Amino acid sequence: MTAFYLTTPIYYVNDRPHLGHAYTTIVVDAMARYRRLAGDDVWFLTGTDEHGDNIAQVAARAGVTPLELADRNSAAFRETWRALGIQYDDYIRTTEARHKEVVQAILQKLWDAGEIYLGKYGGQYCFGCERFYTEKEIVDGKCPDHQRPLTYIEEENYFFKMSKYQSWLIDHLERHPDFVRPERYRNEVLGFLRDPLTDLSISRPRRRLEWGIPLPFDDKYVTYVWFDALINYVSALGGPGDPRFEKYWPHVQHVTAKDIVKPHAIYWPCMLKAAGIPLYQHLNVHGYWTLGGHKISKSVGNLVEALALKEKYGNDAFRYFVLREMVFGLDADFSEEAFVGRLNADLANDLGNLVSRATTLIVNLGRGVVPAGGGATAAEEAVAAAFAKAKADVAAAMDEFAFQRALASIWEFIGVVNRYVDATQPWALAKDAGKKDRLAAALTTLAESLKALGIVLAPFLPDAAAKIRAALSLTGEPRLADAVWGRLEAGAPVQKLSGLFPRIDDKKAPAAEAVEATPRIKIDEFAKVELRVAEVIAAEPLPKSKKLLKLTISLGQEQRTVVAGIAEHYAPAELVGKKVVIVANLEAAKLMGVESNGMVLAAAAGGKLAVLTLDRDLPPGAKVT
RNA sequence: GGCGGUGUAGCUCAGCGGCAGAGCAGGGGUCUCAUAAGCCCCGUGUCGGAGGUUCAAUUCCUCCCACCGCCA
Repeated sequence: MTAFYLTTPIYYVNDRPHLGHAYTTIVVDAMARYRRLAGDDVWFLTGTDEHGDNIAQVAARAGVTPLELADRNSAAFRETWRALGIQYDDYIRTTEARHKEVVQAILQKLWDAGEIYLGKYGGQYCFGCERFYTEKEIVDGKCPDHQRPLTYIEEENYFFKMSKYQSWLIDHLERHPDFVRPERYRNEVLGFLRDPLTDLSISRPRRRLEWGIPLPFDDKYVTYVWFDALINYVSALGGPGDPRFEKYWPHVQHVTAKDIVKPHAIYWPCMLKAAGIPLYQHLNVHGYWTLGGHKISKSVGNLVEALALKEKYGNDAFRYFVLREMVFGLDADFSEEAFVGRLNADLANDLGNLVSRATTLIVNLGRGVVPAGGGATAAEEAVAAAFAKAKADVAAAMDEFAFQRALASIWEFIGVVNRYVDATQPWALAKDAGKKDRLAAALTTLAESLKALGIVLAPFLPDAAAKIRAALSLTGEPRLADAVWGRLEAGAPVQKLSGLFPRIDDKKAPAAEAVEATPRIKIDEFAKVELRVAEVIAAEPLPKSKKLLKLTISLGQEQRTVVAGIAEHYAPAELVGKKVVIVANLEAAKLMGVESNGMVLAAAAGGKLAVLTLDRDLPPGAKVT
């Protein structure tokens, strides 16, 4: 049994979860499940990064403490992972005491060892933003935010002596070609290292930034960004000396998107080396998702849209799509059209249909139980051999984080089994009393194949794989070691399993509607829409209408009647007292004889509907901008 | 501006010195166990352009064009 320690980056709580975060986390989840399936001892860590300027500023604007903001957004990530069925072992937050302790211990160790020094940092500073700007951010010598002249100031900060590790790091990358992979990112790192490496500024004075971990040797400063964030990988295991750390750290692999390669591939190894901690095994880097060709992995909306597809087509289909469609390391495009294409071609036609036809054959021709033996001929042996090959190919692909290749290998095997059914024609064998042995051999092969799929698919399609195993009366946790021929119990009941992945009729699925971006508009176009907070005073159904409710709303000074098409989703009583958002300057319209002066905003997806409300109280009439 | 990558069938991509490949989409056929699914058959594409090395180049070299990434 090998130990494995797999990490996602800790996500910055300034942001809400988006499709990029979801992909990273699904990748690690699939890998963790695969390793557990293979019998390895896995520790899967994710979490949130919660300190820094940005959080402090956003929290101040929102009128909450930084920790309140962090609590709220950290919970949003947790909730997303719950919805996606992510099985992590630990969830670390950089605001936790266990993290701060390890960060301070490492800082102290480096300070004592002379790896950190107090130096001067000078730059163009904006007193409005309370931050430095780099040359390329400066517009006409002024702060891009405040349009105010900048001041050159110098301040003292602590620096980590990173520069001294440059040649050591180049050497390490050359000795370990897959330290950073895929290769394109290793080349980028080596390219970066052709220029001199500078020392790393690791502190900010507390008079400018209070929201961080104080330096143990100078509490006038807090540590800045990477010395806080990267150390989570160590602190989550309790730090050097902790039994959990000693067990898992030697087998650590990080996974990240390409935007933070530099901190992970350069700062982090240098930090580890300086702290006397062994380096990680591999940094696995993936690309960005685009949406309809546009780079919007930073945008928040895309996960909402992507999750709508998960709701619509299922979690397994969602996992399959992202793992199969993206060549690990490269960018890929997310669209409902591509999603439905994969779902129909791979999941419905190939896998779902195979499961359906095979279970039906066993139930109808084999009296609903796993048959006993039957002599295997070359045809049966070829199927078993094809699986052995697929299993080995999956193992090789997973070693390299090549999820797309792992899945392609399994689908090659599915093709073999589909062809085996056609070639063997069990329904014809059943009509010939002299071919009972051949029929038994065929049905056994099908049962063995389904069992193999029910195991090897488990990391990628956890729900579907469980259904396949259940159809064969297989109980207990799946184990890769059991995915071999000859261990099925003859006589075990088999159930028909159809509709595992129903085909999507493309004509009914409006092409990419859910994810296609509408044309961008100018802010003044949006400004034409007057949105206001309204309190629902009264609500009653409109006679003879299934969908419409007549609402009396208050805008503070004025009351109005608004007709809303939400009767199928809300009972009148549950709306009264709610603060909703309406379009206040909509032309009046008569609906079922009632004049409506405004429109209640609601979001709809996958047949569900939710009225927009406020997550904090404001008086009716408040303008929405 | 420097470094690097990519450009191959309608789409996504593999191949990387010896007669151009896969999946999807599309067309035709066929079976009936199955989810109008499966299976079989069907691809002459200036392998971005030009030049060079070679008996032979999509594959190596040079230049050019386009797109992308990293760095500045």
